[in-house]
Amino acid sequence: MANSASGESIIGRVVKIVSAFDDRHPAMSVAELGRRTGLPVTTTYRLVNDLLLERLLEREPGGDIHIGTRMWELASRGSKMLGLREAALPFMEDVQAVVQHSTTLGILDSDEVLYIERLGSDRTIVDITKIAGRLPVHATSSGLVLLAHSPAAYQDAFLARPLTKFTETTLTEPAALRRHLAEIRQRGFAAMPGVIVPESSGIAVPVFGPDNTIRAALSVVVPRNEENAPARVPVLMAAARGISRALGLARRAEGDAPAKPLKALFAVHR
Amino acid sequence: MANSASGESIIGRVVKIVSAFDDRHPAMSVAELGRRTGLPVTTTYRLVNDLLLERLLEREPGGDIHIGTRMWELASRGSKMLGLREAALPFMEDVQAVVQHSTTLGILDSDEVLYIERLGSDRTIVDITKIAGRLPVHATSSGLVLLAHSPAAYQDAFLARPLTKFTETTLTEPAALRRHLAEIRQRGFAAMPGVIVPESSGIAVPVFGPDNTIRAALSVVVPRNEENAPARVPVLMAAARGISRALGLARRAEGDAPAKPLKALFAVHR
DNA sequence: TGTCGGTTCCCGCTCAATGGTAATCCTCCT
DNA sequence: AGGAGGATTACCATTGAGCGGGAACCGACA
Repeated sequence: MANSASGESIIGRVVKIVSAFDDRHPAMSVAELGRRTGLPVTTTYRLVNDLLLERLLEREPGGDIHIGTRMWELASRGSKMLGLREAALPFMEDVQAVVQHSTTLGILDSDEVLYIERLGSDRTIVDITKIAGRLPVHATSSGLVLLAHSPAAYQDAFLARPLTKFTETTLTEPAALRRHLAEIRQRGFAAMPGVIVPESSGIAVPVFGPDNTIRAALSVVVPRNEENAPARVPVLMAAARGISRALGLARRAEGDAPAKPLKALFAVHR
Repeated sequence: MANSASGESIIGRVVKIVSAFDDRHPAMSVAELGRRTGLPVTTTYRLVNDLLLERLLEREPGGDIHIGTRMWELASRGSKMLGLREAALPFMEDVQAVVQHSTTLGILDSDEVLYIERLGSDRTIVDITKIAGRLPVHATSSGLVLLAHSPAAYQDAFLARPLTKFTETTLTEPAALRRHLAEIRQRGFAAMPGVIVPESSGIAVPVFGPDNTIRAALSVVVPRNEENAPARVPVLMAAARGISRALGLARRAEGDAPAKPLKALFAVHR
């Protein structure tokens, strides 16, 4: 579906263009955009112009292009992300205030962890999570929690793929991972000695929705050598329950089906 | 630029489709989407399919369509919105904790106020602001603050247009508005008795960037009958200065030009 | 003055996008 | 069961929007 020589559709090319921007490259010239996307020069200019007209991109005084306000607005307005984020934010603040290290909220998307909110702190050591950033599932505490509570079919499919070993401690063999996931379900949390950045380690707990399926993972990043890391867990769990409750209330307020009681929330399922 | 009978480009139609979703309609069938956008049925199905392939839209179990996670991710990743929001959030939390009513952060976009962050509260009375929501400039305290510190040329253009009168107290005549804007610049804040919702009223202060141009408006919504509304102003101003400083630091950290001192920050300019 | 990179303009080719019609698949309702 | 009404998929002839190479233009820098 495309007029293009390369066989891409317009939409695909637009995605390419928008994808060229990230926190490291928030603005660039059209020519550079063309280079980064690999699109023909003329085509890049034409598409960028169309996107400028719709205000999905914006041109700044210098001539450089950056993602437009409209794009953010459209993406946010109808997104379910906002609901989850808004429900979670107050609880995340509480956690952040107590733990004093950065607190993140992540979801499972395209076999990766996508962080949708993050509260940093000055004390935060090394923490590579960014809002709208991605990290591998099997190498993060958030990812393991999300995976542990996902449907069996999904887990099987995930574990069937080869996994990259980031450090010595990264689990990559299906059997070992399965055992670890079971442990996570039993304990109710995942603790990961910094897999990507060795100095820090993460602790994550699951956040369930009104239908008792997993929605997100709430996690904190603490220094690795900290001895009382498990002491953080109760705070996280309490916060996670709070978020679940808030999600239920939000749904009920919309005149939706009444939320089920949260009794069996932390029960092991699968 | 369009193959379509109506003369729209694909991109324009995609925007139409995405725009059909809002917090009141977060998901719908493709047929309904076609009706809401006014696009031909077949075309709607084809475009939606393309968008599903790119994961800009997602299909939920029931078959309904909603905005995809990818859309939010792409829009957020390269957006300057995140920087502003992240710099502002801690200060907004402080304000929210003290004032006990909902705190919002808005920017000027397409001659309207676009709210990019909002911290609500249970005590919050009536507050129609929503994240990614829009309100008219001349009828909100945020809008007036933003307008008051905008370039003269922009103000002139804005005031040249006819303005809708929402209630008795809405200022719509250019002369009166100009006087009001001057007052806002002098006082350093804008106070608006609820123009759209009569029971509440808003107080807003400007947030400046490192280059001393206005970036956003920080505001709170308080009950209208509250006598000590102006007492909220100092808290807001302090927070706004904090945000400005955070913005400057963020830029400097990127190895950018060093930020100017914030001395003349609240000076009247124009 | 000349070079170089970014940007705009021009233009003929062509196939992707279009959108009507019709068939199919649902889910309710009778 | 039957069938009415809506949503979704399948089919297909038509055509102009999208394509992209090339050249001209512009502005910065040496």
